[in-house]
Order: sequence, then C-alpha cells, then structure tokens
Amino acid sequence: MYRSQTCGQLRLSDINKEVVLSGWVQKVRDKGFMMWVDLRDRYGITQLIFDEERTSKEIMEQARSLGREFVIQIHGKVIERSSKNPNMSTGDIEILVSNLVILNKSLLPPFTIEDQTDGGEDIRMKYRYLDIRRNPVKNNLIFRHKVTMEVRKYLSDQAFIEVETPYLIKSTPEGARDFVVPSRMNEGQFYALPQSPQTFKQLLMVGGMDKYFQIVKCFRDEDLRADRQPEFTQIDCEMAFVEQEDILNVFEGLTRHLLKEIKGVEIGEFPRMTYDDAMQKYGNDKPDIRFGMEFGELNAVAQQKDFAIFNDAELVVGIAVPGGAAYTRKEIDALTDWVRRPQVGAKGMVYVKYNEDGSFKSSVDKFYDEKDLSLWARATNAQPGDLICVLSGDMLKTRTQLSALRMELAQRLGLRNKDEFAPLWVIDFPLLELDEETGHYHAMHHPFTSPKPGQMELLDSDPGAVKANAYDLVLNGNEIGGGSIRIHDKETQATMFRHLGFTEEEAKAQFGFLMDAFQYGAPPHGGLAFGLDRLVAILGGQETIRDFIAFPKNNSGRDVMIDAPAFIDEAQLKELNLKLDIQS
RNA sequence: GGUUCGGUAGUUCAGUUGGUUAGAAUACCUGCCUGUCACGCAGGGGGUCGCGGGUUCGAGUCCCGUCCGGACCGCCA
Repeated sequence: MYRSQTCGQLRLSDINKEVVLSGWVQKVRDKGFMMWVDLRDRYGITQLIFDEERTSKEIMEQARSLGREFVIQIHGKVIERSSKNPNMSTGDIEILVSNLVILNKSLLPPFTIEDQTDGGEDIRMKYRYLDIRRNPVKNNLIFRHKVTMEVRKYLSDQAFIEVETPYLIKSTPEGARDFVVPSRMNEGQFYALPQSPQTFKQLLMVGGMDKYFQIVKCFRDEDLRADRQPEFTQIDCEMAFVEQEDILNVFEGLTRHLLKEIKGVEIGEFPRMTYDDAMQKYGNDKPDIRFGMEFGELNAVAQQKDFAIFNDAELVVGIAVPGGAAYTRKEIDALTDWVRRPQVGAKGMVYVKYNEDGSFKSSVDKFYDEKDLSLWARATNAQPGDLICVLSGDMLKTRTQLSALRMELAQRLGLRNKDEFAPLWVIDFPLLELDEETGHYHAMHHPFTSPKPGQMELLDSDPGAVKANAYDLVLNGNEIGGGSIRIHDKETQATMFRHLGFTEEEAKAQFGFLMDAFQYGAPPHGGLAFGLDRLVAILGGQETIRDFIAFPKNNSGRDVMIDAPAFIDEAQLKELNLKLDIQS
C-alpha cells in the first residue's frame, strides 16, 4: 500500500492515527535540530517532521538527503503542531515520520514547482509534466474537467446522445487547410483530419439520431494565436426537427447552466443582435458588450464642410472614450500612432476633446465649429470629459480599425472585467462573403448553411445580401460557439455548391455522399458547435487557451516537449510511397 | 507571407554614450540555527552574453545575416 490518505486530507480529528503517505518533496526546511518536509500530491500539502529527539538517526540522515521533487513514501503518526499554520487546510497537524522510503529521486527541476514559479513560458512548455504539478495549471485542468462533466450531464439530461465520428476522413478544398495523413494501403492517397465533424453529424440526423453531441478534437492547419491551436476541442451538437429558435433556446440553456454551475452567475435571457447591427454599432461580429462605447456614424454631420478626407470617405465613425478629454497631446499622439500601426492600419485619427465645461477642442477646428462638434458628441453619445476618436475611410476597414481601438481602450480603461459575463447571440449572418483576392464568394459559415426563407432568388442578383440561418454565441467579445440551420434537400444543396463555384462533378466527388443521403428522407436539422478550449478559458477568466490544455503547441505549431512535428525515416517514407521535395 | 518585441548564471531579469575582472534576485551547495511554513544567518560554486559574420584599438552593447521564442496582421468554410 502506497498511501492510506492523500496529502490534502488529514486534520486535527486524525490525531494519533498511523498513516502512510506518498508524494513529492515540495520543500525541505532544515533547522538543524529539527527539519520539516512539505509533502505534496494532487490534493494538497502535508508537513512531515523529523527531529533529533523523536526521529532515529538513520531516518534523520535519510531525510537530509532529500531534494526537491523526490518521490517518497512515509509511515508516521499524525500529531498536533505546536505552531499551527492557518493558511493551510492541513496546517493544524504534521506527521512524525517513523519510516521513509525514497521511491524515486529527481533531478533538480529547471524551474521551481510553486504557484509563483520562476520559470518562463518557454521552459515550462518544454517540461510541461512539471508545470502540471503546479496548482495554477493543475487547477485549470480540473476546471476543464468540471466544465466538460457539466456539459455531458446537461446534454445527456436533455436526451442528447454522444456519438463518436471518425478522425480519418476526406480532404475538402473549402475552408481551412487540412492536416493530411498518407494511407499506406491505398497508394498515393491521403486521409484528412476533420476540421469539424460537420458532415457526419448531419448524416447522424439522416440516421435518425435526432439529438447528437460530441466533445471532439478538430484539426486546422492554419497559423496560431493565443486563442487558437492546430488541434482543439469542440462541443459539437446537432438536432433534427428544429428551427433556429429551438437551437438558440437549447444552447442558451446549456450556457446559462454552465455559468450558474461553474461561476455561480445567474443570467437572464441572452440579448440578440443582428450581424448588421453588430457591425454598425461595434464594427465587429463578436462585440464585447460588457461596456458601451458604441459607434456613432458621423457621415451626416461631418461631410458638409471642406474637410476632404471625411468628404471622400465611405464612412466617418467615432467613439466616445470615457474621461478621455483629460488625455495630454502626447497621449493622444500615442493613440494615433497606435491606430496607424500596420496591425490596425488606419491612416490617421481625428480627435475631439469634449471638455468638462462643455467646450470642444479638436484636431479639425479649422473645419468644424463648436456647433458641428456638439452634433458629433450627440452621435457618439459622448459626455463632457470624454474624448471622441474618429476614423474614416472604406466602410468595412474603418469599422474593423475602430473596433480594434475600442477594445484596446476598454482594456486600458479596465472596462473588460473578467468576473463579469455578458453573453450575446449574433444572428442573421450573411450567407456568403466576398473574397477580395479571387473576387469569388465563399460560404461565410460553411456550404451546408441554409439561406433565410425566400432569399434563394437573391443568390443570382445580389449574393452578398443573402442572409443565412446562421448564428454565433458571443461571450465577452469572444466567439464561443456558432452554428446554423442546414440545408436538407439535394436540390438546394446542389444550387448552393453551384454558387460557391463547384462544378456538378466536383460537388458530387466532394459531397456526393451527403447529397445522396438527403435523397433518403433527411429531416430538417441544424446545430451548433462550441469551442471548448476558449469557453473554458473565458469562464476561467483568461484569454490564453494554452493554459487550459494539458499539452499545447506553441505559436509555430510545435510541441516543444516531444519535439513534434519531426522528419520520418526513409523506410517509412518508402512504405507510404512518398518522396520529399525540400529546397534547402 | 508580413509587422513587432525579445534571447545575458539552473531560472527571472538589469547591464547607461561601445571602455576595468558581466551584476542582482531566486534556485543550488556547505556550515550554523530549539517550531519552520516566502524560515533566518554566514560562506561558496555557477556565464560559448542564441549562432555566424562585420565595423572598431576595444562589442553583451553598433551593423548585416541566421536560428529560436512571444504578441499581432494576413489566414482560421
């Protein structure tokens, strides 16, 4: 028996019990006459005591040889501490050790295994198994477990069935790049790892599964971010015989359940906003509505004077920055530089100080008088003491830029409170999106999304205006889920593919199995998928999903611990009928 | 593909205008310490300043290249 209790378990009520504990040496405090060892396992820390009066010479000696992270097993008696530590749950007791076994020695760890570690990101990733011993990482993994358990419980209670779908599937040109896997038995052919189980869950609906979910890995070979990994986990859901309203209700219920169970936050009905409104008010299809700073469009009040930059612009739009009138010239210049960085890309920024005394001071006083500027203040809902920041130019770009500024300022002003949760449905997404490079339209969500009723006709005349039965769930400015009502008849799906530029042959080759299935009584259906990593991170009050993944990859898609990806040897390549062609 | 910040002791960092033997904290080692728990005190060891080249009397510091890491843009149906 390695242990009779865990290291987080013993209390005053256990005094005089003979116990066996196993764990890692967190720290040794040697006072000479007496030494203490903090023994750690997943459940906590229990203090061991060795002293010259009560402990045998051999065991004292052995204890002095202990180093950080040694794995040991001890026998001993629970005794009351003569000086207690109220900061520890086991702080009233300690173990007088009668026997000590070193189960395994440890090298000195490259960083300290403590809540406040001295190690940086890089080294902790390389030794992730040591990092996981630390409370912050360990607790995040436990937190993730709690979230997934609640998801499974909730959906199962609602009659959803978890079904596994294959990981080795077929590559498709639409959407993100696929990770591909060569097939040894099928010479020259490749599987692809799924970007999502989309078509399979639709086939499950055709198969009558009715309510499906799966907590499932998805794979996308695209560049990474703090909130994006090449393999990530979705809570993938699909329902048959539902309309958009049914789906929103079910998954609003799930989200509300999670917020309540996990965070203790009760939230009423989630607000809904159309995509068009979100873009107009926040310049963004995933607005953070924990704070205001809504856009005010100024075309009507700013384009009648001689200011050519505004007059030539498709859009003139501003936001009010609370308390910003107090900014110095230097601070405002720094803001201007910020929006002019290539990552944001604005050409410049016009500012208006709406002073506490009601007067105005702007960078365009030459063109606009106080009366003009007061109209700007009204349009941006600015109060005395605010700063109005105005950008202009191409509609979409300007909105994106001002949205970046809005988020940055909110961050600086501390308006993004991580303990506050503001969910939001964004609905009525466009069906298609214009690719500026190719001039072609592609599906904004995916090619199986159904257009809103009666909008099929628009597909030919004005494809960009067609709205879809598609929706996103947004939490604190992050897209945590998205879905749609799907197409469920062959003709509509064929029309859709045609508009996306597929020939009939291509559509058949790629998705013939789906259209075939639609001919055998496919029920109306729709669904949604949550990004689990992101959801867990946001519920945990953080933005970096890596902290909630046991073994994440770095910014370049590498696993620095196992050093993957890696080359494979010649024999393996030959078996797969592959030849590398790498320019050196 | 691009922008930007960084790489100096095991670790986290400082290192001024290019100028003596590259520092601090922490970790580690040794000794001391009669209740520690961020223990304390004294002492000690520890450096290819990412790598390559250049400028210079002299480079951690300046320049060029390269590798690695972070953040972001493009990309992510």
